[in-house]
Amino acid sequence: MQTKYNTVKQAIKSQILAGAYEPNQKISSENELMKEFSVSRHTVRVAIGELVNEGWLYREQGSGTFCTDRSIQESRNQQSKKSIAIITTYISDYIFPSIIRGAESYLSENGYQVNLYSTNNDIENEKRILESILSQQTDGVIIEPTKSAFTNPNINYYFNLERTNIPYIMINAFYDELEPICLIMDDEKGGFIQTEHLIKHGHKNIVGFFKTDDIQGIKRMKGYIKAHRKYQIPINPKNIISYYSEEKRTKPKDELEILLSAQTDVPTGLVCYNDELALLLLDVLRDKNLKVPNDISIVGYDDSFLAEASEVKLTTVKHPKNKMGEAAAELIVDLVQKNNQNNKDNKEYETIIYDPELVIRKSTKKISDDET
Amino acid sequence: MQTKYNTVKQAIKSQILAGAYEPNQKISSENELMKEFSVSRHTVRVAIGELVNEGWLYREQGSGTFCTDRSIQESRNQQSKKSIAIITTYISDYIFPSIIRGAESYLSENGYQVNLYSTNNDIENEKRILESILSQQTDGVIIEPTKSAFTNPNINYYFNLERTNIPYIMINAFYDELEPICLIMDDEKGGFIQTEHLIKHGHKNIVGFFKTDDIQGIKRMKGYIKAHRKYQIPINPKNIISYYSEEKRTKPKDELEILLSAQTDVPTGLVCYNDELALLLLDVLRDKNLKVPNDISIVGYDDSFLAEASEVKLTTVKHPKNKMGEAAAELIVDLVQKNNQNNKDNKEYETIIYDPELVIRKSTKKISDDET
DNA sequence: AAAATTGAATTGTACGTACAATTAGTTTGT
DNA sequence: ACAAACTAATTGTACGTACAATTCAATTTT
Repeated sequence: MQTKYNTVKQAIKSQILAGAYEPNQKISSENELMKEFSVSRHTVRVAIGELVNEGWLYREQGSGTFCTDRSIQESRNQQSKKSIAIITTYISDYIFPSIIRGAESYLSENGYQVNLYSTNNDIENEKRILESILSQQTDGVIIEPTKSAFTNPNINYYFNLERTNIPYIMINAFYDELEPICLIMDDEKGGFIQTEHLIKHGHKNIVGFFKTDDIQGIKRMKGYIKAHRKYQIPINPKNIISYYSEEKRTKPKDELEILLSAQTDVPTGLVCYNDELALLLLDVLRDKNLKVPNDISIVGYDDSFLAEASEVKLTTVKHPKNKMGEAAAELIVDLVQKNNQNNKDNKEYETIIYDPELVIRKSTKKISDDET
Repeated sequence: MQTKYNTVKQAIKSQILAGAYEPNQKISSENELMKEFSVSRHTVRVAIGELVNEGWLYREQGSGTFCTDRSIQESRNQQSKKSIAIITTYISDYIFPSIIRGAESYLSENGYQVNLYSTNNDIENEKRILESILSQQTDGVIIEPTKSAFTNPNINYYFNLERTNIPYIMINAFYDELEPICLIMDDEKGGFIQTEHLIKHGHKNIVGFFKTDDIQGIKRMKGYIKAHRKYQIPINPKNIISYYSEEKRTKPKDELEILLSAQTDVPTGLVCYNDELALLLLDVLRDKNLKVPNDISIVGYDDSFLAEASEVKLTTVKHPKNKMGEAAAELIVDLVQKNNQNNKDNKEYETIIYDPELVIRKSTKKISDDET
């Protein structure tokens, strides 16, 4: 107690305990304290250092030393490592691993831990996972919504996240009822450029395949329709095939076979919900002895490695994948830190919308070439 | 991280985590550390100061600085959820997502949380991750070894896991120096049946491509050689192509092109390290206008979805994937529970070896068919 | 042989200096 | 009026010195 730094320390602590400082109020600077107590800066720093360690103060380079807001202190334990939960629909589905990887690498480099959860596209699982996250100490959540096209019965859990001050962001899609910060791509435009590409190549009979339990599929379908409108090409309702996740391996293939067997109005172009589906449909075309792109053109979506795995390299739409994962990680870390420092700086975080980009490979061709 | 005191701090922390010190063992004195790191005493004191604050060390005036005995540490966490760490080389590489998925679904069903880490096949990252696992409360670890064909410099961290009573198991491969419980497939046999299949179809000039920085590749190569021995077919040394992860996109393709350009002894069969490589090689064959399987047969490995994505569905070797992930999860949960109950029942846990199985599709053909 | 003393090693307190990095507000320039 | 540049204040890192306090073992004294 008779050490100088201890004198300083106790004096400051007394002031805090006596309520001399509001939460987050700035205390005297090190220079002022030196004069006040007639000690060296070193001594002041040691005193403050201990108070910081004990959680009474926090320092901010450039601005000063501040009194901790101890009303929040209790809820968040500071010694354990920060952790971010990532919730996806399918861990193993082809583009999510890339997203997860992008996020994982950024988070682990920045000292965060990644907790991984998968809903398998089941709302019940989503509920279970959200409960688990709420009941532990998780610092932030990155979510890829399950069945985003439908009303979400777990919406209360999301509100509860907000109430408990756990920041969350959504990727790929979002629930309409919430207005979360999210990272998505402009799926409507994506569907548009897929279709436009074919139209500009002279195609008029274009079939679109869309998975409609996710909002992405619905938006891409909108884009498909918009493109037709813009170029004043009538849409044959039979040319829009929508399907659910559970049907993805059967319905689109079956429907395509029916369309190809028709005597008239055989389609010349296919717009696919994603590359995975495009590959499935390629099998059908091969069976029917139709050559791509000579007989029929096909456009994928996502620009996954699948697009380059097939014999005909797919024309497709680029998905940010890694970049999106990394950006999501960056954003959530930002939000978590803002949360912790009680920085009410009102820096507005906004939804990031990625612009789709067409990657032209070998699976599409001008229809006129065929006829000349 | 670039500050001097942080360098010193991390270096000391690494030593502790690597198990260089017994509990309560004295570490170097401040004077020694000054010389070791060529920094001032002040810097050493700051570094040690933080480690003391974080609970890694304690100081005793007059005698020295000592390593904390972390085994007493709160007698393991009681209230929080159990968590299992999964460390893979590449999160997004094509078969790991399946393994992770299998493990994740079992673990989350059983109330465990999954912490995901990726080494990106870099030993330094593995070290960082192991340090992170040791410095938090993790209950069990599932590891896919990085660069398993080489000696592992992080072996001390694994010993430290054992000392701290954190069970771990390895999948796909293992480090020779440790004798861990692991889940692997019989890769030698896998390479054998790949090759045998071609030999039985009359092939005599078979090229094998093996990634040799993982133990799997080396074993598969052994199998390839064994098959040749058994059927008394001489091996042309040029027909064994080994490559490292970094070269996977270039070397095998280049080597194949050279072999195909030869005037004599053009190979009729290709044994590939995995399906991914097989697809790359298919591109080369397509460029050379060689038809699969008529002109040349090709066998993949893993039976991933890639095997069915290409125009010629691949003959390949089945990898347990999901099943392996699930079994790993089951095993680690068992070990954790045994740990917790102090059940010294000596139930012996043993390495599980999966038998490879050939999946015959369309990429291989009897060589005699071609000549008749 | 036991006790007291000494001394070396080690951490603790305290002073000083210097410059870097960051922040926030002020001034300047367009 | 707005953006850019500057400036002062503040904390962060890093060097140095000096001496105090404590511990432990070796030495000396009793």
